[in-house]
Formats: sequence, C-alpha cells, structure tokens
Amino acid sequence: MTEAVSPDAVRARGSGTQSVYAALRTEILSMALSPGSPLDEVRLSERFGMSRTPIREALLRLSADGLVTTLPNRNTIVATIDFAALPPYFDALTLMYRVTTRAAAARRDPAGMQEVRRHQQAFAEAVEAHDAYGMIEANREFHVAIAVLGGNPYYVSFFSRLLDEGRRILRLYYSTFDDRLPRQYVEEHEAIIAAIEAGDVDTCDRLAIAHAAQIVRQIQEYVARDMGKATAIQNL
Amino acid sequence: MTEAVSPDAVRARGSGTQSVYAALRTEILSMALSPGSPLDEVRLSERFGMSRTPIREALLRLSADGLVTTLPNRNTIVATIDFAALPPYFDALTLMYRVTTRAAAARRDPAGMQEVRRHQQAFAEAVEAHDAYGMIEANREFHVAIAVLGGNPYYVSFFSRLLDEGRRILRLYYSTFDDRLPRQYVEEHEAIIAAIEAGDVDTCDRLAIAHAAQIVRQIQEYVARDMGKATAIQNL
DNA sequence: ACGGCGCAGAGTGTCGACAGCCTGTATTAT
DNA sequence: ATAATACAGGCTGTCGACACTCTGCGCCGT
Repeated sequence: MTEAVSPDAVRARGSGTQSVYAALRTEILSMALSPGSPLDEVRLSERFGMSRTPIREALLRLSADGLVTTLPNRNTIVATIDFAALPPYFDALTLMYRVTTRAAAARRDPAGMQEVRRHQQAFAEAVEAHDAYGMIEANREFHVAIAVLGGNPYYVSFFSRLLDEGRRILRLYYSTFDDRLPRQYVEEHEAIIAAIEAGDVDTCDRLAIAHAAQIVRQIQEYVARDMGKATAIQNL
Repeated sequence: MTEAVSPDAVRARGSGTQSVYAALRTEILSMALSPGSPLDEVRLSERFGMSRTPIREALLRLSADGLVTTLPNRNTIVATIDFAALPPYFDALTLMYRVTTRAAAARRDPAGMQEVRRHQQAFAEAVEAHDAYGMIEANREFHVAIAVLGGNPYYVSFFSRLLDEGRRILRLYYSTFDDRLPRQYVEEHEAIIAAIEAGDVDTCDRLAIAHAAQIVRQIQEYVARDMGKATAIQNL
C-alpha cells in the first residue's frame, strides 16, 4: 500500500515533483486516499524518500486541480466530495457530453476513431471482467478521445477535469453495486461511435443527452438510497 | 513600473506566495509583461524582497492557470498567445455566454442582479472614459456575475478562465483602436439584463449568441488586418 | 574557413534548517 | 467543577546553500 521507494535510486532531476503528483493523483482518484484524509508533508517526504520541496510542489499542483484542499498554516487534506454540488456537476457533464460528441461528428476524422474504438474495447473488456476501476478509467479515456476528435482544446481540458472529478463519485457508486448492468453503457457507446462516423450531428446530440441522463439517473438512485441512510443516521 | 517593495515590511506568514501570484497575474493579463518574456526566479525574488521559494510557488500556480510556461531546467516565460487557437476559443466562449445567461434567466435572483448592474455601470463608465483596461475588466466582472447568478460553479470557473485568457487578446485589440464603438456593447448588455430579469430564456440565448458573434467579428477583423500584415512580414 | 569539443556562466531542482502558527493538553484560578 | 491560561508538540512557511543541467562562446583541429 504505502510502498517505499528503493533507497538509493537517484531519480532524474525534475522528476521528483511529477512522480509524487502522479502517484498522489492516482491514489486520490481511485479513492485509495479517502476524502478528508490528511496529507502530511513530512510523512510524504519520508515515504517518497525526498525532501519536502518536491512534495510541496506536487501538493500545490493537486490543489490547483481541486483534488486537495490546503488549510493555511495547518495541513492539507484530500478534497471532500460535495454531494450538494451534484446537480450543477451533472449539468456541466451533460453539456460537455453533447458538445464534444457533436463536434466529433462534425469533423469526422476516421484516423482518430481508431483511438476511440480502442478505448471502447478496453471498456467492454473491463465490463466483462467486472473490473470497476478499469471501467471507470476506460470510460474516461473513451470520452476524452471523442473530445480530442472534436478539436477544441478548451473543451478537452474542461471535460477531462469533470470526468476526473466524476471518477471518485463513480467509484463510490460502483463499489456498492458490483455492477453487471453497465453492459448498457457499452451499447450506448457503440451507438455514439456509429453516429459520429456517420457524421450525424443531431443523432449524436440525442445520444449524448440520453447517455448522460442514464448515468445521472443511476447515480441519483444511488444517492437517494445510500445518502438517505447516511443523513438519517446523521440526524439521529 | 517594477516598483520595489518597502525594504523591511515583514509580511504576514503565508502571504508571500499570494501577493506574488496576484501581482504577476495582473501584470500578465494587462500585458505589462509581454508574452514570451522570461521570468527569472532570482530576479523576481530580488524584486519582491523574498526568497525563491514563494516565487516558485507563485509561478507554479500561474503555470497551472496556463498563464506561464515552464521550460524544465531552463526558465519560465509568460505564455504566448496562440492565434491559431482562436476559433476553438471563440467556440467555447460563445457556448459559455449562452449557457450562463440562460441559467441566470431561469433562476431569476433579483438580489444578485444588483451586482450585475453594478458591473454594467462600471463598464459604461469605462466606455465613456475611453479607458480600455477598465472596460475589459468590467466586462469580465459583468459576465462572471451573470455566471454566478446561474448558480453553476463549474461554469463559473471555466468561464472565468476563458475570460481571463480573452483579456490579453482584447487588450491587443483595444490598444490598436482606441475605441469609441464599444457603446454598442453597453446596449447589448442592457438588453441581456432586461431579458434575464424577465426570465426570458430564449431571448437570453439569442442575445448571448449575438453578443458573442459581435465580439468575434470585431476581433476577426482585427486579426485579418493586423495579423495579415504580421504574417506578410514573416513570410518575406 | 569551418565544424566539433570543452568551458564558463546562468538558472533551476533539491536539500536541510529555522522560525512562526495552530492545536490539544495540562495546569491554575475562581 | 468549570473556564481561562500557559505550555509543549507538530506542522507549515520561508530561507540560504549546493548540485546539476542547459546555453552560448571560444578554442582547437582539420
């Protein structure tokens, strides 16, 4: 879990910050580090075998990504998930689903579709294997690839960020279900691919809306069920 | 211009990074620091009268904002403006104009409208005074206030970022014109305010599209004229 | 004259240390 | 017993120093 680094592996100059950033980012997004847990600079520096400076810079970047919250003069904690902010989140997510899928259809780049298909296949395999983490990751890559096809870097970066934030929520959701129903997502993805290749913008828009609504409904059901319990407990 | 800091003003603990970040950010957005100019950590530390650490952290935050580009093991430069990326930029900007204005109309928060009106007035005053920098800033605040009214923090942060990036482009544009025609923008803003207050979502959408198109057209004319010259020179 | 090599200078990446702030605990006064 | 206060510990914010890497220039060989 907290695997130590081989003692005297002198890493390349400049790689310190990046490796810590990547490692922490993965752990946060995969929920290996639960929201709210404290990140101590000294302890991290011991764990990664380097001084506090690279650690600090990694935390700063994570903070810019919104993955971590810095309490001035106190400590840094993994950003909490604000369930109250879910409706706006889904709003934004739906919008980006639509915009990127439409743009991809309008441009029709057969070469880029290879990439999309690759991720779709990875997604399908993860579904077959009941591999929740793999599904989430492949799903993200699938949609990012479509956004890239769309050709608007502003959408790509915003969408990526939304999808990353969603990874933590999806992780909660999948972990309670051990799902077998995401097979439907596979079919919806296939339909989206077909519509993009046909250059059918209107169908893309419809499919994107439906796809988003599907996800939103599933998660809202989950929230209503499990969070209902949680608040009930809290209100005792 | 490069005003020095009073020698022995011991700043509050933790304010170092923030003040440097704010100062550099302002200078970059106002084009006081031209794109591509180098930012030397040592020189900055001398100028701000502090060690390199807070400077570094400020630069890191600016880099996360995309305002600055870090060349590993070399130096940091002010991010350049990529004119090739203008079409996607305008695409994204138009979308956010529409989405935020619509959302604001759908929610109709009379209290929040005060804030919007305040910025609109500041904008009108800047136009009267032919104050290009004031116009740009007030315009940004005006649209951000509308986005806040819309109630979606994801849109607010994405839109803010787009508008900030636009500040530098607008600055180029205004600086060549010394404009008196932005009076039209004032009228368009008024129309938008009226439509929001009426809760007329469709009209808001139309106005937002028109407003964006207006800006896009102006800037494209500018680019066609002045950049045409520039590329002509480059191709000699 | 021209191309490859080495060198010096500049600037960053990393480190260890110090000082200040915050929290929680123990102590004291009421 | 309770509340305010002082204290100790932990952690962050900042500093100055060192090592490494890159660039540009001058030197040397051809």
